[in-house]
Amino acid sequence: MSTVGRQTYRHGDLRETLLSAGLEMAREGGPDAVVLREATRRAGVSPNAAYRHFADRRALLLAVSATAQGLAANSMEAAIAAIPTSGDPKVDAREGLRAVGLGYLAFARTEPGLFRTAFSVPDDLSNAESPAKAGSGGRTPFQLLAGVLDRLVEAGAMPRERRAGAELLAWSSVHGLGMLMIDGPLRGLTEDMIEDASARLVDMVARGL
Amino acid sequence: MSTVGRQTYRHGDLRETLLSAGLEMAREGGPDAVVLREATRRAGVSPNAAYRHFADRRALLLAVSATAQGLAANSMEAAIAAIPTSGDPKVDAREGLRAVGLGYLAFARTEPGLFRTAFSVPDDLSNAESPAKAGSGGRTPFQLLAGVLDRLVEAGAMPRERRAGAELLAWSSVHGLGMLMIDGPLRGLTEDMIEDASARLVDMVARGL
DNA sequence: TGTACATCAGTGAACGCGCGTTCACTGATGTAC
DNA sequence: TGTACATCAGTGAACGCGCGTTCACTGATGTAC
Repeated sequence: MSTVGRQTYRHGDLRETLLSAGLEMAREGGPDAVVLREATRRAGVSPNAAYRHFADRRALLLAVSATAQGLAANSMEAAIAAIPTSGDPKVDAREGLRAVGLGYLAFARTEPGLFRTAFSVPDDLSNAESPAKAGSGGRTPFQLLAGVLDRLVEAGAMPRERRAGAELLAWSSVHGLGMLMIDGPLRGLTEDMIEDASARLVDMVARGL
Repeated sequence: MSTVGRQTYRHGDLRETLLSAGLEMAREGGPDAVVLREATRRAGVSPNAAYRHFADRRALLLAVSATAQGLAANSMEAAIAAIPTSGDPKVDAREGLRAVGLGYLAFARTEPGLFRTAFSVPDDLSNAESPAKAGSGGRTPFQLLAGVLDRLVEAGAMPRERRAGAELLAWSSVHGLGMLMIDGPLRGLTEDMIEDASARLVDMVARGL
C-alpha cells in the first residue's frame, strides 16, 4: 500500500497518467501532437510500457479525444448554466440553443488543440453518446445539443418535422466556424470579429432551423 | 530546345511537376501526406532539388493548398452552371446560394484529401482572393460565395444590413458539415444521409441568413 | 562566327531527429495452500 | 502463519523507417565579346 521508495515499478495508475499526458500534448498541439513515446517520457516510464494500457497509438489518441469531448461538454454546460431564465419557454429554449453553440465556440477558441483533438479525429456518430465523452454533468456534447433541440420543439419554437437530424445541421455550423478560425483561412480574425461572427452564426442557426 | 537524351538535368518545369506531385499526394491523404521528399521522388529528382523552387516544405504545401482551392472553385462553378434560370431573380439568387454550398460539399465528398488541403491549412482571410486560388473561371471559392450573396441582396432576398461578413456564416455551415463527415464523428454517414443533410443544411442557411 | 565565361538547376552524401512497435527479460505483488 | 508460485506491469535494447534540410559540388545552358 505504501508508495515510498518506488520510482517506476507499479506505477499505480499509468493508464490515467498517460491519458493526462496525452491530453496535455493535445492541448499544446492538437491530435498530431499526441505522441506515444512522449507520453511515456512525461510519465517517467519506458516507451513500451504504454502497450500495457493501450493497444497502440491510435487507442491512446481515441481515449484522449473522448476526454477532450468531455471538456467541451463542460464548456457547453457552463454556457447553459449562465443564461437567466425568462419565464417564456420559447425564449428560454432559443437561449439554450444559443448557449450550446456559444459554449462550443468558446471551447474552440480557448482550447484549439483540445477542440481539434475532440472533433477532428475520425470517429462514428454511433459513439456520440459514449459515457467516456461525457462532461462532469454526465452528458456528451451531442447529448447536450440534442437536449436543447428537444426543448426547442417542445416549446414550439421549431417545427417538429424538422427535428430529426437537426443535430447535424446545428453542429455543422458552429463546428465549421470553429475549424475555420483555428485551422483555416479565418485565422487572422480578431477577437472582436470572432465574437461577432459567433453571435451572428448562432442567430442564423436559430432562425434557420 | 531538344529534350532528347536528358534524364534529369534541366528538368524543364520542375516547379510545376512538384506541385502536381504534391497535389496528387494531397488527394490521396490530405495535407499531412504532402511530403517534400516524396514529391521529388515522384518527379525523378534528388530531394534537395525542390529547394530551387520552394523555400521549404511549408511553401510547397501552401502552393498545393491554393491549387486545391482552385479545384474547389471549379466544383462550385459547375454547380452554379447546372441550375436552370427561373426568371424570378429572388428564386435564382437563392438557387445560386444553394449551388455554391452544394458544390462545396460535393467537393468535400468526392475529394476529401484535396478539400482538407484546401481549407485546413492555416492561412489568412486576406489571401482569400489571391489569383492562385482561382478556378478555371478565374474566381476563388470566397469570391464565388461573395458573388451569390451580393445577388441575394440585390434580388431583395436578404436584408442588406446582414450582408457584411455573411460569407463567414454561410461558409462556416457548409465547411463544418464537410469536415465532420470527412474527418470527424459523422464519418459513418451513408451517401443518402449526407445528401439529405447537405440539402437541409443549405436550406437552413438560406432561411437563416 | 567562335569562344570564354557566368549562371544556376540539378547531384550526391550526409546530418540529426524522432517515431511506433517488438523482443526477451525481471522482479514486486498478491494469492493459494 | 509461512512459503511457493503465478501474474503481469514494468525494463532495456533494438528494429526499420522516413522525414526536412544543408553542404560542397557539377555541368548544361545562354550570353557577351
